[in-house]
Amino acid sequence: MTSEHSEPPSRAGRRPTMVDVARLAGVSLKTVSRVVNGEPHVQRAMADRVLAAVAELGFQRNHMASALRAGRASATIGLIIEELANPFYSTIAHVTAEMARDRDTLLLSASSEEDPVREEQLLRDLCSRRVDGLLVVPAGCDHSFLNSQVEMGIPVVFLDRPGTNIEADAVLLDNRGGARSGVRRLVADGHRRIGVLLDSVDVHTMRERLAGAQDALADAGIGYDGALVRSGVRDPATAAAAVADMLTQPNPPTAFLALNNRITVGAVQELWRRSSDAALVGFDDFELSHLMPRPLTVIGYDTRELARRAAQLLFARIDGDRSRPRTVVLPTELIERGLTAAAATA
Amino acid sequence: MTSEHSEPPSRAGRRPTMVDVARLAGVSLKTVSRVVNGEPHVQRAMADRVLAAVAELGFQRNHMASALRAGRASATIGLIIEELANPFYSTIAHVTAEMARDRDTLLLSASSEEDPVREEQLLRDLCSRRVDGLLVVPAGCDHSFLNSQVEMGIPVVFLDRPGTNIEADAVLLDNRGGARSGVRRLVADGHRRIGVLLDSVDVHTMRERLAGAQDALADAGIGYDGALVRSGVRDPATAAAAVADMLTQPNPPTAFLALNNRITVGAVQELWRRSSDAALVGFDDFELSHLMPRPLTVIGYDTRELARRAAQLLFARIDGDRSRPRTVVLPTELIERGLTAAAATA
DNA sequence: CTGAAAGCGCTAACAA
DNA sequence: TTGTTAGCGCTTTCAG
Repeated sequence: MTSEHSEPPSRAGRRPTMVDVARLAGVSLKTVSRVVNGEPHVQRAMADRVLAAVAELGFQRNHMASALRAGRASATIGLIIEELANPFYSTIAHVTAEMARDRDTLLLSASSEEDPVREEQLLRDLCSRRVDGLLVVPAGCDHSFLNSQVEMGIPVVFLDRPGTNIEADAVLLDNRGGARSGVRRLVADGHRRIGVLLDSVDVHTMRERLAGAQDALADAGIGYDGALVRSGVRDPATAAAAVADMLTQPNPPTAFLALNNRITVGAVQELWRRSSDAALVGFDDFELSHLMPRPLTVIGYDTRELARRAAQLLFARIDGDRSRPRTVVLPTELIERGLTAAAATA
Repeated sequence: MTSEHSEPPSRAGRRPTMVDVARLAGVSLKTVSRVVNGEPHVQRAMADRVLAAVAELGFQRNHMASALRAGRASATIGLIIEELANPFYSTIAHVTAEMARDRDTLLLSASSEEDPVREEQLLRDLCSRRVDGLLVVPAGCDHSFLNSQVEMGIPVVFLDRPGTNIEADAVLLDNRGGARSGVRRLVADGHRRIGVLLDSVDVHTMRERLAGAQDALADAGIGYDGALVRSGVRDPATAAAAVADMLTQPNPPTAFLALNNRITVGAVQELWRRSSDAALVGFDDFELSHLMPRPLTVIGYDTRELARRAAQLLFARIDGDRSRPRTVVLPTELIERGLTAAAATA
């Protein structure tokens, strides 16, 4: 009754190989290879016998052996991102996986968790698996170890942040310009005390965005106030806490700039909870941003395009493009959804 | 000046092999293998020479060749989901990738796009790459072709929906019970005309959820009205259109049940746009649901636990567990955030 | 402790 | 058109 005892007398776990198929079909190994790979110049009768044997044995070509012998790569590309569960990264993963599939290539993805050591381990692992190419949102501060890999045929394209100590393609966003236009908007609405919330200044995008914010403040002749900048904001909860804390200080900010989408979410929550009328501009748009309890002005960009361009560059390299590394910078856009103006009376 | 001309006289693209390392270090191939694999019983002096040669050549073991010869699998697990960009699936991908990493295993993920043909292609591709195991959110209606793979050592665990024509582990949600409790709540609030929006009845989860909704209606003695059920709702835009359409019919629903998170988003948007006071219960919680313009009652569950349990089952199988296939059903929970009651005067 | 030889499953040359 | 042979890069005997 149970499946343990009713199995057919199968070839006890051992996978059939082309040799097994050849033996059963009464042909040579090479003929099997030809049929399995769809090469022409095989007689119908033979091909049919081979196909029958393949079906009977449940044969499936060993991709590893095939790639090894043919000296081909693995029909796989590696993707290193910060965290797959984050919508920004999962969009990137999805777009690149789709583009890879058009080339019968699969996506091996791994999260660095923003840890340089782990990133390097993963990258080395991917190289030892002989991926065709690497797409990396870098967390580390030194990618020189990838130089030899690039030389030996594994191209690398960086995404969202440039690589360090390596000349490689990169597709980036205009982070600085985006943050600048966001702050410019707040300033135009009369804000002079703008709280800035960011993850870590170790992250390239955060540095750029912070610099952009400072550009706009400088443009407006507003002096820098360290009390208005909070770094180390890793998640919505921390962001909420930071907002709460800043609002309860003397001379609190009248507006906030959240430098990524996780931070934005936390800030929205806290402002809403306190019924605060402080203005908020967030970096990164997200699907439901227009449904937030307070309409949200965001600095948006096209994540799919970011991934698309990076994948295009990578595939061009895989196909032999040896031109000089390019850096592509994609524009950002201020998406105004009202309510940046507020009681700017401080 | 450009990097094209200043490169060191590298070994022109050819990757160094263990033979190259052995030659340079003046030892045998086997000694290199021993050192590279950290086997004991190698003299310090020799090991050091090997390591030096490895570093000088930038040698990195070819994982494919190693796995092939050793008869091991690829230290890879395959994950088939519907669409990686969907938060539900990207959470699953993330959790499984993390658990895999604890075993030095990488995740090969691909989206079936809900297409059975494509699903089978991807599954076959993954098998031919000799993944250690397969995690599948099935879209297809026949997985019998996987039976031989399971027999030959590639275990399969189904996630969210059971496989068909195959006896394999599955980790599911209590979809029927969840939908039932959602509708029961609406009925308790006085609703008798409840619009139900679902993707396709070809999808197992949708059938179950619809059945649960009908259970609750039957429990309440409310007759079935086909006009109140809309299937083929694939995305938020379609959901919005369906809501709009149903609300403009004579005798419109006073409440809606959205059978997945994409549909919920579309419904929220449309109800909000029209300032409708129709009640809404959504299947699947999502991060920002509590910040929606109308507090949202949802049928929630623990996606991470779903993935965790599935991965645990898979790894147990990979490690040799030959016990009978299990089906685990995880509970759902009605998360009430008010406002299900509305003008139930129809 | 070290090395020579065989061979994992497959494909690229060649020969028949 | 088909088959034979060699060998991809590595690990596994098993002999020194």
